[in-house]
Amino acid sequence: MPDAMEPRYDHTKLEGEIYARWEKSGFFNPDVCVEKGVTDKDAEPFSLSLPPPNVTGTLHIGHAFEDAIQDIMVRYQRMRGRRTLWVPGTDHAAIATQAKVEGMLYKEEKKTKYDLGREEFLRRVENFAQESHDTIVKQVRRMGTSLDWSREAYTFDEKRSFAVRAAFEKMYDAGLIYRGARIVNWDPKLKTTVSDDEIAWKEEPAPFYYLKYGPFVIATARPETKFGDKYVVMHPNDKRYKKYKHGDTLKLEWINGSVTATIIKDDVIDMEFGTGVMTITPWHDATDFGIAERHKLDKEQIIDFDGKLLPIAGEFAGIYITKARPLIVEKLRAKGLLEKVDEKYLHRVATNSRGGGLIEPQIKMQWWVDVNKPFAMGESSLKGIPKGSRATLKELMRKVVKSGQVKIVPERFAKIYFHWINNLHDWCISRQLWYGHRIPVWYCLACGGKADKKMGFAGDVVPQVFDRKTRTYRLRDHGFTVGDRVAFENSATGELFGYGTMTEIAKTTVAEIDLKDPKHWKTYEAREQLIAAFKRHYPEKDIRSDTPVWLYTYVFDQTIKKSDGIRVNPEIKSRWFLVRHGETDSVKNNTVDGWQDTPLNETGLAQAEKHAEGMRGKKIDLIISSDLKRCKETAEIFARTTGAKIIYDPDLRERNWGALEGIPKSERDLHHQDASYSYHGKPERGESFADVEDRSWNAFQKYLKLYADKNVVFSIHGGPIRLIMGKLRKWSFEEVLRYYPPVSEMVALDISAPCAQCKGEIYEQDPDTFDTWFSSGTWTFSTLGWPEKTKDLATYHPNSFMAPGYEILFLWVARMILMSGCLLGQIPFKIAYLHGIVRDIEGRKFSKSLGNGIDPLELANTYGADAVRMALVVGAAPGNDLKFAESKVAGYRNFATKIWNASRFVLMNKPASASAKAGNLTAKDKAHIAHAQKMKKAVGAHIEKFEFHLAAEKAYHYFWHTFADKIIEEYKPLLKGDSGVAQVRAYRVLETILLDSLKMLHPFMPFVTEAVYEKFLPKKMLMVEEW
RNA sequence: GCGCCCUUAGCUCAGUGGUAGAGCGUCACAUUGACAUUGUGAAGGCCGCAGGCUCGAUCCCUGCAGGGCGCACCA
Repeated sequence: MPDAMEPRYDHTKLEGEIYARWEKSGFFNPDVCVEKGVTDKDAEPFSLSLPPPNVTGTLHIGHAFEDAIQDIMVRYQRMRGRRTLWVPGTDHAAIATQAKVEGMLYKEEKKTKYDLGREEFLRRVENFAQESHDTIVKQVRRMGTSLDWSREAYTFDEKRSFAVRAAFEKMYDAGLIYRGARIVNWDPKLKTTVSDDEIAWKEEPAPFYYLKYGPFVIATARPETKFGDKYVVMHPNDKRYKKYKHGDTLKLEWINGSVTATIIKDDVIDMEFGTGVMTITPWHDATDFGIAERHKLDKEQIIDFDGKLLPIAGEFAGIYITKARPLIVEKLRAKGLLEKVDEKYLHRVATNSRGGGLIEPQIKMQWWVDVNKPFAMGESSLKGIPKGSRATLKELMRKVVKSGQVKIVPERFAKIYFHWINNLHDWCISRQLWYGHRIPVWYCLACGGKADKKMGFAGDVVPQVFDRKTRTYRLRDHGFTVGDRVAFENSATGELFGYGTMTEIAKTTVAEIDLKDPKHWKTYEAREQLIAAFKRHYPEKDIRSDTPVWLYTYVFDQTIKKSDGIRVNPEIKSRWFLVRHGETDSVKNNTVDGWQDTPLNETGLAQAEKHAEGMRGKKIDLIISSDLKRCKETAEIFARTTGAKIIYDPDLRERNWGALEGIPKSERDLHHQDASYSYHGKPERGESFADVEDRSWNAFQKYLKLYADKNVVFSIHGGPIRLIMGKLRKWSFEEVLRYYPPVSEMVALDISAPCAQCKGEIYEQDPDTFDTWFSSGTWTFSTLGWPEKTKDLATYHPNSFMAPGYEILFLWVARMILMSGCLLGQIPFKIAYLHGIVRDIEGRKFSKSLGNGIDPLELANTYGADAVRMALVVGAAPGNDLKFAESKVAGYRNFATKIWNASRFVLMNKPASASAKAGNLTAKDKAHIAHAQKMKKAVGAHIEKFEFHLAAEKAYHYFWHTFADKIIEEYKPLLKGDSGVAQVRAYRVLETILLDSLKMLHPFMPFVTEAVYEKFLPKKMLMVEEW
């Protein structure tokens, strides 16, 4: 007797067993298929990469949908005999993951990431990601996906990280990546930049203020940005303002006093809008930035990176903009500058779609991918862009789709894609996040890759030599001449800001210098300095208050030369860490502690342990420590973890404060200022800063000569650290005093080959990380081993098929095309099948906040994964959203039962003897069988045309309403009849059709079909049967 | 502003230059059946509106209305 079938199909039991059997068979791996002879070794390859789910997420209905589509294609192609590879993996999703862990950290421990420090925070993220990974991978399996798990990848694993670094280097060398200060989307909440495509726009009703700006009326929804506005812009053809000429200046009363405004004519202005006149805020608005760039106007920061107003806002400085706005409006009203308010205005507000805050445009030094710069194509199989030709990334992205080499399904998305390319700007790829691929750029610590001449500006970039806070200094000793290459940095933070070439332009007057200075600045002095500078350059001219002043300006130069002390992927000889000892009671009580031999207290011991934890895996060879007790104890703790030897060196001791040891710091600072704040000042019986710098720097240099190839940890004091850092960075003594070595972090120094510019050997890596889409852009080929020339890469790239959701067409699909195109000269995939969004029955997206979530796993447990897959596929046309209801799943659960029962009926009638005579098939028998084969073919044709919904429906109908309802009924009398031969014949016909039907249903409902198939052919596996 | 799409049965949606389709729902009847998850049948549609091309339009074209979405340099 054949195996009997249970009266009911029990998916809960069978689906798990069957998946385990598939995995054990190894047939998910095309190499095994070839090895075991189920696939021809020369068979045409068919490949795809799973859009990697976020490692910290859980499987939602959208994944289930996406995975079902791909699995249908994969199973079909595998059964068709192709060497089919579907690569699984997960995504580290930098910003989303970091935000999630930050959220948990705050909720559970009331801590921020800064409390933990970068290292410790990243360890937490990694742990969380690892746990989470196991969950989601299990969930992906649950849906029946036939992924080759032996090739599983992670966007943040070693191989993928290597690929990302290689990608950056290659694009940098090709001139496609540059560093430059440009306007960015800044998220003050997550404290990072965000790319244009990650912005979500919201429309909000907001009051629209009409303000009197001298003779003009300007309209704005954001009065808080207007403090620095000194350019008033109008259309050149606007007759109303004909009497104002470009470059004219006029004095007028503004928020915090009198200002001089300059007339600018630009045709970006819409004469119809508002009053046809506007003032500009180039630092905080992309349009205004564009105008300022075109006309070489000043740019000034009004809002800081926390979202608070800067000193330029006068009495409003330090206030968050949302709070300041009504106050500012009140002041404007009081001064009579508020003309009217339009309450019904709809304002478009940018928000960070990754759960961040309100976007505030800022100018910031970032890394960019230039989409408009032609580059030389290397090896290329791209149509229309042969090897050696030149193209821009925009052209590349456009051409491969236009030529049909990459086909976007459904086609209408190609139009959207082109439209997007037309409006595309350079892609900002750096993020100020901790979790993610670190940008593989190292800066020489001494010269920072900066140009020879350095320029500091208190308020970030103010393109003139003339700086608001330190202008006198600037004008006295700048020593620049036109054409000099200079670096600009924020003198408060030391942040490198931009590179440029000095030029000169005339656009202000001596008088203006007075007028625009708030009282507390040394206006008179500044003016005198300016005049002096002017005289130096134009000795023959008279100076009057209305004399135009030629100020130095620079033009941004957005590329950086490698020789400028910037290294991409350098070979790091060794890593050195400067660690400050932990807390002592003196530190805690704020008393002076120099050579006193105080031990660590409990907190201090814990801090040392935490650092030691961070040293695991860093292969520390040597510990060099001050011989004072607090450092000694710290070093010993490090030694326990790392096993490294300790060298004690009294030259690395803290400053000897002599007579001042043990007194409160406040007293020291107040009564011994010379010792506290001057370089050479010396307390009685103690040392000066100069003395300490001398001995500790010499010691450091000595060790650098001895141990440049070893990984070294310095367990030392705050004093030597800041002095050594000061020497390394060539700081002034004032800068040294401003720097406090962090207790929560180790200062990491990387030793590499000497800098071409200044011979320094010590580098530090860019602290920023990549936009997560920069790494996901490499997904189709980094998963196959690129940049190595692997067999997988040669065989399976480009991918045959890719099935992401249309919502990531720009974020991901376009970026894969870009990166694959410029790095490999290949398309990433032949087909981009874009699926829609699964929505609830009211058409809303599923979301946690709405509480309308449907858990696909719960559904799979209730109805079976097969039913869930069918419910998702049927009725989902390419690119269309799918409204989804549980009742649909129930319907397909019924279908699974139908398959089981119909098969069970056929099996019940199986002849006892395999050799039982069936007689000849009748014409009708043959017609039924032929029809079934025709249907199978039709189903296959639909799949090949990406009409999965039609394919599924066709297979469904055939089985239920033709095979079960008609054919089985037709043959029932024969089966029940007296003729043994006819019985056998009837069985043979039904079995033939059934097995074919199972094949055509298998891609859609793999579990139940596999379960049934083996009842008939116990030695076979339907998954690899021939279609 | 530029662009893409949708409007078909009560609901959710397919679809085609020639009599209009599915699932769910509704109604009637049948059912100790391989099927408690079944079967047979029925009702239900000026295929958004108005023009045009065509022998023929739900489908192609134009316009309009309503809805959705993408992009943008909407002060």
